[in-house]
Amino acid sequence: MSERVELCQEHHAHPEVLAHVKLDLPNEESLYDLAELFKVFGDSTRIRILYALFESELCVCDIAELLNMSQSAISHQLRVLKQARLVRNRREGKTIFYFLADDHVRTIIGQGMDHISE
Amino acid sequence: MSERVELCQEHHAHPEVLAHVKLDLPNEESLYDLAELFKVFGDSTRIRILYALFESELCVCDIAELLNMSQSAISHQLRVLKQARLVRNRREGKTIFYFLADDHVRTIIGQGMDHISE
DNA sequence: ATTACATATGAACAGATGAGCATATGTTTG
DNA sequence: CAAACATATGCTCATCTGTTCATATGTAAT
Repeated sequence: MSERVELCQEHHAHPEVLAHVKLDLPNEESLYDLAELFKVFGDSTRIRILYALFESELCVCDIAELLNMSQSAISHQLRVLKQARLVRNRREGKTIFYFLADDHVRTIIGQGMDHISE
Repeated sequence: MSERVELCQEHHAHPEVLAHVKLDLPNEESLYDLAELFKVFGDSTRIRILYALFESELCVCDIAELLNMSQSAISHQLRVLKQARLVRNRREGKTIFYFLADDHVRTIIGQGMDHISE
């Protein structure tokens, strides 16, 4: 947290480039939110849930069975996904159906897949 | 890890939908790799490094100064970014310049930004 | 109202993760 | 070769995260 000065003896990027880069950095809050968003994608259970919802809305117990995990574990993760506004849900009697909130989810995951498959 | 059967008394999605969803899930390895990739984006230090590299290649000490962090911390994170093949580097004498590996980085971060700004 | 079912939630615990510190490696200059 | 500089890396620790277990909430049927 202390001010850091002159880490390099001499700068390697031109000072005006450094100044420009500094100006173009989004504000701290956006950067934090962005990292928080990607953190949500950074778990294979949640990725699997999202993929499952690509096809169709599903209730909690169907997701649990599909992924061979406990109802509780899935419920906890759905909560995270919902807080990140990646999924939404609707109630139908005792059952609660979850579905993708919007198309950014598909796009982001798609780009990720592109990257890992070179 | 035990086989889980009939979590729901009755299924709420039609069985053929469930079967279809199951078939369309990517294999375990891809899902794992994808989560690993997003995990890398899920840290604000790394996001800030990537943003800095949007503009221009930079050496380690310039990044450290720009983000007001220690050389060690930056070096550790650059290692993570490099392993995920999001950045590459080149040596020029004592200095090592890091730059974005490809354009997926920009696209993925861009989509993330779109999402958080509604 | 009581029971059964679907989902949510709080506490706890094991494993992962990021930063700091000290130090090692690699490169250039004298 | 020695000294200085730029970067990398091993270790440690505090913190965060995901799952399990037990239990609570909400809904429908009898």
